[in-house]
Amino acid sequence: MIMTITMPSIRITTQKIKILEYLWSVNHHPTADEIYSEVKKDLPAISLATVYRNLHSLAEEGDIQKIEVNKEFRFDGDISPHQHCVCKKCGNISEIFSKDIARHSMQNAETEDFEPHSVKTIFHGICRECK
Amino acid sequence: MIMTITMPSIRITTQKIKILEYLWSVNHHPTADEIYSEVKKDLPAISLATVYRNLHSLAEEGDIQKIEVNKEFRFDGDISPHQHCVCKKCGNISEIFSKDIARHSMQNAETEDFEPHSVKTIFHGICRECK
DNA sequence: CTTTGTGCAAACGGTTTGCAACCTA
DNA sequence: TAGGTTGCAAACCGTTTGCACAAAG
Repeated sequence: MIMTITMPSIRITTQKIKILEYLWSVNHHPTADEIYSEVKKDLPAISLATVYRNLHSLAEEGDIQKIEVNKEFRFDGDISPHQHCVCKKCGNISEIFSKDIARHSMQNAETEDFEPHSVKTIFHGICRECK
Repeated sequence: MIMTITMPSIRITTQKIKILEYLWSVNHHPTADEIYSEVKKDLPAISLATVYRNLHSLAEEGDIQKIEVNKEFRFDGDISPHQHCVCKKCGNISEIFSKDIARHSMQNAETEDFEPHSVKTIFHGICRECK
């Protein structure tokens, strides 16, 4: 008896490529809806559901980062470890690229009760423009 | 001409008190819905909307903490600075009380582009029971 | 040719809101 | 008694899902 193990292969589609390219081209943290309307300019037939499905799988694969702010997901094409700064006034999200913060937090989080795999550090405050 | 400045006064209601007491009595991080059904045992007529409104104002006043995990808010009666650990498997939330993590993060976050007021540090990993 | 991904539209689920009645201060 | 608060039900809105068709490998 021959047993074949088939692994669920992931396909590369035009939609997924366009979404990724858009996220790479941009220097802020768009919502799914914003990604949808931008990619729609190139791919008029694309649906919101497809955008969501791709964003989900891309995040699962670790190709993009998913940030949750105010009941809404935002997406980041930059997967290097960094922290986010949310402005209380305008809602804008900027970044801090500190290896120290992540490392220090992780080191101090290790206990016998919990095994940390990753940290998310989000600062709330006021951005330069709103100050 | 006499000008009177009326400040919007906040009232203390039975509902608000019960919600606060429940949050203080509990050592986990309930959802609005869980708070609702618990408080409902004492106050059968209370509505979910009231729970949400009170949780919102309590969080605004700084009397409780609001944590956002998986598109859902969770509430914490403990307002001392601490970090949260979310288990990837069971979804349970535990805590770490490290003054160091918050302090170190804040110190490293200060730039000319952003003025941090608070940090939220969330670890994702595996809890003791799921290990 | 098989199997994963897509578009559409309807469903979902946590949260918010409008409004009249109610209750604090 | 004034105006903040409540209960109810309906609206909201970002996200997910079922299904038949399209397209990638």
